[in-house]
Amino acid sequence: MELSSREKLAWAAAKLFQERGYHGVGLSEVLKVTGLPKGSLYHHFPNGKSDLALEAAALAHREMTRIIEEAFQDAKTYQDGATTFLFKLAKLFEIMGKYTGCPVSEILFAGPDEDVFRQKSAEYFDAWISLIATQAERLGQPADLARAEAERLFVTLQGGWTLARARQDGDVIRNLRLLLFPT
Amino acid sequence: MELSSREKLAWAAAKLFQERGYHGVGLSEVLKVTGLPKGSLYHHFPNGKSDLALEAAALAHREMTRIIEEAFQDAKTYQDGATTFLFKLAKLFEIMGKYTGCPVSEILFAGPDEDVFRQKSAEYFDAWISLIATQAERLGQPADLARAEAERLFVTLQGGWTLARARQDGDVIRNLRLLLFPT
DNA sequence: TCCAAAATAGACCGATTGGTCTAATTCCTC
DNA sequence: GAGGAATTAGACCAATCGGTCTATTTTGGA
Repeated sequence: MELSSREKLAWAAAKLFQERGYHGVGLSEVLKVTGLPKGSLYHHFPNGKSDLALEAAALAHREMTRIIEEAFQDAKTYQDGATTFLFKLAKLFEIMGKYTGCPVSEILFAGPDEDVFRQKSAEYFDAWISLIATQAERLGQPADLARAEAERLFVTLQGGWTLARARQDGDVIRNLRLLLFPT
Repeated sequence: MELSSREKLAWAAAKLFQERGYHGVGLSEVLKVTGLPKGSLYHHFPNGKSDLALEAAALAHREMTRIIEEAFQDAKTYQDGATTFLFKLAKLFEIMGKYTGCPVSEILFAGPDEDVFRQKSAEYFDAWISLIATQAERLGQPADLARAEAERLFVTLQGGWTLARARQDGDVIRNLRLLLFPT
C-alpha cells in the first residue's frame, strides 16, 4: 500500500527509535531512510523531532493494541490468549532485528524532559494492561484477579523482552509462558 | 571518601547514562558535573565515550551484585530475600530520581553498535540471575526450580522497573512481591 | 483552466557533538 | 631537590545536531 509522507516518516522514526532510542537517531537518518527532504518533515511535524517521536510512539501504541486484540480474539482460555500474545511478540521481536527495545519506552523515556513524554508512556502502558485485563475477564478470570494477571503479563513481557534483547534470542519471550503458567 | 578522577568520571557517567541513555548524554555534561577537563577524561579512558560507558556499566554491575548479596545475606527464606531485594531496589529507584532506567540496559543497549556492548549486557544479566539462583538454592529452593525462580525475579524486576519509571512510583517495585508470591 | 493551499526541496544557521593535540602542572621516586 | 611519569588543562577540529527559511513544485476544488 501507498503510505503518505507523514506516515512514511512516522513509521521510519518508530523503527529507528526502537533500535537506538530517541537521542540515538538523527533526523538526517530518518530523512535518508524515507527519501524525503527536511521541508516535508517540518511541514507535517511543525515541532520537529519531538512531534515526530510522539507520533511514532502513538503508532507503536496502536500497533500493540491491535496485537493484543488479535491474540486474545480466538482464544479459548486466558492462558491460550496470553501464550498466543507472547508468540506474536516473539515473532515481532525477530522480524524487527534482534536489537530493538520496547517501542514506547525507547521513544518516550529518553525523549526531551517535557512531562508529556513520560505521561504518554504511563498512559499507553496502562491502556495495554487494561485491555489485557478486559480480555482476561472475558475469558473467565475472576474479576478481582484479572487485573493482577494482566499486570503480571505486562511486567513479565517487558522484562522478558529486555532479556531477549541482551541474549538476542526471541525464544526467551516464548518461554515466558513457562514462568507465567508453571505446569 | 575521596574519589580518584577516574572514579569520579565513571560514577557521574553511570548516573547520567541511567537518566538519559548513552546517546542522551554528552561528554561535556560529564565534564561539567565532575569539574574535570577533557584531557583527564581521555587520559583515563583513551577510547573516550565508549570506554567510559563500559566502565560505568561495570560499576553498575558491581553495585547490583553487592545489592543482591546484601539482600539475601540475612534472609531466612528465598521469599524473604527476594522481598528485601525488591525493597532495596525500590529505595534505589527513588533515590536516583524517578526517571532512571536499568543501569546496564540504558548504557549498553543504546551504545555504539560494537558487539562488545551487547555481549556485556547479556553477561551481566546472566551473572545476576546466577547469583540469585545460588542464593535461592542456599535458602532451600529445589535445585531444578532455583534457576527458574531467579529468572522470574529478574524478569519481573526488569519489567516492573520500567512500569515504575512510567508511573514515577517506587511502590510499583515493592508491590512486585505480590505478583511473585501470591498469598 | 486557474489559483490558492499543500507539500516538497534543500541551502543555510548556530550550537553541540566526540575526539585530538600540545602545554602546563602535579606527583612520586631516587 | 632533580627528573621523569602521570595527570590536568583547555584550545581547537571536522562532523553532525535540530531547526529555520525561502523557493519551487504538486495538488485539488471552483
